Amino acid sequence: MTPAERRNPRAERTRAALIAAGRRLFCERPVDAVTVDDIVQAAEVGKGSFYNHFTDREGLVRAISAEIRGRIERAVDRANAEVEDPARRVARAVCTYLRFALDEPERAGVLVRVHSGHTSMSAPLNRGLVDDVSAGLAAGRFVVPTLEAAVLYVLGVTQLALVRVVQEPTSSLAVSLSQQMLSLLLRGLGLAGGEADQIAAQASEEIVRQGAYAAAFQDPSGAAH
Amino acid sequence: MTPAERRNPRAERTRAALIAAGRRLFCERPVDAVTVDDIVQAAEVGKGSFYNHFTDREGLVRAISAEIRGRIERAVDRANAEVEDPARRVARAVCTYLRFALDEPERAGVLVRVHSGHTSMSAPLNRGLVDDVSAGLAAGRFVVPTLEAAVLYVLGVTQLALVRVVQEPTSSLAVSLSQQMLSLLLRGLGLAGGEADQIAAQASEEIVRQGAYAAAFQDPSGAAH
DNA sequence: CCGCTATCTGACGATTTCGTCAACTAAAGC
DNA sequence: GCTTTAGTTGACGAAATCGTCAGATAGCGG
Repeated sequence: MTPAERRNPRAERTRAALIAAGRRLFCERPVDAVTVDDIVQAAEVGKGSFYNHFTDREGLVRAISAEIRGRIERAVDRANAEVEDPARRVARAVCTYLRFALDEPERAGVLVRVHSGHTSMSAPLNRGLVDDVSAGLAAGRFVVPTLEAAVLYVLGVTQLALVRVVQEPTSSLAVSLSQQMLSLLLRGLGLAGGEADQIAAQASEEIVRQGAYAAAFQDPSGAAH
Repeated sequence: MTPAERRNPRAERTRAALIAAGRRLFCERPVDAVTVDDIVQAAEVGKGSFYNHFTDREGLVRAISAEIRGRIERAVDRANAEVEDPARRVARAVCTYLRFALDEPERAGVLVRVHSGHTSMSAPLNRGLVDDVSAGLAAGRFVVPTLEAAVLYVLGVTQLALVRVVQEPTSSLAVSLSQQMLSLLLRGLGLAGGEADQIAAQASEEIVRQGAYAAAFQDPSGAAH
């Protein structure tokens, strides 16, 4: 039984309202600029209720952050479920991130703000990335100096692309950015220019077909909506 | 006459103490977690003095941030003063950043923390980078889809490398990181693998010779020390 | 040595934010 | 309908932080 079911439905509604309000506020200004009073007012619940569900504001931030990271992780897993080629997996992971910024700008905004962005943004992408880059190395598709450098390299490019899309969340920007930055990225990993361009174009075209990645964000496994 | 000279020396000492204390504190924890009382206590000056020099805490942050960005800009300019080749200029700019993290970990730490890192970190590197990438395109050395994508790409890689070195500021890490990530980066920009490796190795070897870049941070032009 | 100006000082009132608690309410079981 | 348990509420005291101001001080010009 999931956490959602083992709670009193009333408590669950309150908790969800607090999380939704927190997400809205943390997206529009820095975490430290949001007070507990702001949150309970936006959620339309009493202040005491806040402390029933979270020990303090950090607790809420952690809960929101964990939910977001879980969603991205699942989305990347699903987008890559049947893809074997490491280069295509990396490309799809990057595109999933950018699609995420379009489909869920509020969550992406929180991700960019929380904890200087860096660690919390890296974590979910980093998870599968190490495996994919290792596989690419083993398969001889990637020619990179070290695993750590290659992973940092992909993370760096992806993070800045995400930040850019969060700042200006238009579909055309995400498509062109993902295509162009992916192409640079894949060439850096050792793919020939032609192949890099081709994979980048393929992956980023899928971004424009909302259905392809939107499905990956749908969430049958009982996380908050 | 510079700002330093047109002030009463006593006032200048106070101001410098406040800036130094702020830098120390902003480096070790988030800006919002540092109070004005913390700062004046660390600087060993009265609280009223703080408000003689800055309108509020943000004013101090702005002053510190501007000083840091100025230092990096000048350092990059100096490191690239006699270098013409766009690929080598980009490589040296990246290396200057990493050397900066080693030579001035406190300032680099502030840079990473202030304003989610992104904009304030990008600005100084971004300045010359647009020109260098444009030049590289014009000279046929770079093969990139668009200028914006290429600049974001370089910024993304550099930022994450800087963050990594700030987290663990050892010379060997910076050298290996800069060499490896630079190699990936240059290949992404269209250079052949052999040439990318060669330029990366050259630029990053200069990092280990402290003198080469340390000189670039020395500051004859009268900014705060 | 005197006075004048620029600067420094730290105690203070105002304001904000926090986390608690005793009273209140809703829903489930008997 | 009564009891019990879980959950909610908002007023409240404690604590932190802010920015100010009247008085103290330093150092310079004369």
